[in-house]
Amino acid sequence: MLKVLIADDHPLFRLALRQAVAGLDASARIAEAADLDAARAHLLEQPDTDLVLLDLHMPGSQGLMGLAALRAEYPSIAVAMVSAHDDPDTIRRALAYGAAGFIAKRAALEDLQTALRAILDCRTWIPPEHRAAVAAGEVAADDGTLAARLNSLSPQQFRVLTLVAEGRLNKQIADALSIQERTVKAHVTAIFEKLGVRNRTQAGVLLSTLRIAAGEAPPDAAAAGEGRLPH
Amino acid sequence: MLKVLIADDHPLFRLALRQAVAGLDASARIAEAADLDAARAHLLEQPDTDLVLLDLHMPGSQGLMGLAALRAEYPSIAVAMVSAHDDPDTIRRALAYGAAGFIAKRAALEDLQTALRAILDCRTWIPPEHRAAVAAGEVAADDGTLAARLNSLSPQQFRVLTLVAEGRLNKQIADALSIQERTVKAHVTAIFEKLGVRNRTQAGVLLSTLRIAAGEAPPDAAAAGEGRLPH
DNA sequence: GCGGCCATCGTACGAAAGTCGCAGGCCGGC
DNA sequence: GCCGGCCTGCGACTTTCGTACGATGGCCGC
Repeated sequence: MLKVLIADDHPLFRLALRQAVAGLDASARIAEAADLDAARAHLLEQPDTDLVLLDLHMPGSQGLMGLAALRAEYPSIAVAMVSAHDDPDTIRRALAYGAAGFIAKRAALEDLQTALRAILDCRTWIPPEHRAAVAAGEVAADDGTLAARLNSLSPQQFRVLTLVAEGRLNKQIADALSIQERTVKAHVTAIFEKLGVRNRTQAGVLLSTLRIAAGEAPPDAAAAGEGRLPH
Repeated sequence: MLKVLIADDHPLFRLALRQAVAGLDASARIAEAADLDAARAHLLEQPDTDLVLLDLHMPGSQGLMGLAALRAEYPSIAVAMVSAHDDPDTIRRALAYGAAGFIAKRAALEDLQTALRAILDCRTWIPPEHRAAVAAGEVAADDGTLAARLNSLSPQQFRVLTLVAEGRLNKQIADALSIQERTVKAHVTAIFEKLGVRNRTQAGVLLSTLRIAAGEAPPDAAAAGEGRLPH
């Protein structure tokens, strides 16, 4: 039986996605999560979920952060990105980090279902209007290697890395994960090795490249004149 | 006499900007720099430069990094951003970090000159087609406070911060700036205070938010089919 | 089964990081 | 002109990091 998790902080859009999935497979079991923690909690209980539809911007997961986190923790679960911010570069990066597809939020219901069908059929999906552009540019070299390196981290190592990037002390990380500080150090050293960095600051900065500058202001409101502030 | 520095890694576009400036003021003294270090070196010798035209993406300065660096080091010099990647959010952030204006690379020569005229007249310039959108959204709250905090750093502190964010050791920073390690530590502590963080990792991650995911793949090449890799 | 990777812990040590107080110089306000 | 504030620069001390030598058990694919 198809099990899908919809992770999006926008209730209305969750509804839309739910309809799309239900329309494809009425027997599908569909769960929802409004933030990354909720999504992870759900996957903990339902590790046999088939597909996660993950918004690019939601609490606890700016940009590709959530994608990388889920891929690290549940390598076997397919994750498709869903976003309004769909430039070729972002799509390319998402795929490099193991996304099963990229669904544009502006898509119509039937397009959405086409995309879902493709992804459930194990074909990576890209919005048709972006295929050319995505294929044109390669993944930036350093971003590709970064993706490979992050994917080489074990789940636990990735958790440690996220906490390191938050600026936590080894001791605090140990408490958070209920392990000894000594073990945290071992993980940290292993992470440095895999990421090719020399200290935790570089590791944190490296991970932070997964964030993507948020997009889009609502297209409304009146015009603004030129300012007159002296420089 | 008008003194302008054009900082862009694309020679052709430097030429175009040079023409635009020269067309406005034939007596202007125009310098060029292909990367941020060259730009800073030039400003060191010509601190009375009136305006810097800074590309959003160039070696040594991804995103708003260079803007913040120049603003920190030469608060009195106007810096206008020049970029192809001109979404409202980016423009808003650039202004929050003290940009004197935002010039779209796709603009025609006369539009470019209009923009330059406005900026030299101490009016902040925004591409007309984006004024509404820029005014519509506010700067994200945390981004605004980050801008304020970064602006409160002294030039030397900002230099230290950039080196910290590169993962350098205090000793290395001391050598690079020709000061004592102890002094570096004092700066680092002051930086923590101003940024509201507790250690260098958080500081580095914070600074890294100035980077902006690069944009644009060249609009060419053939279409790409759907992949067929299993998840 | 065996090599491989993963996760977990022990001990110890050198090297960083981060905190304490202190002082000269420059600038703007009172 | 004097004062306060900020930037800059400096010694000694505590905590944390990072790495060195380890070791054990579990899981998985060849």
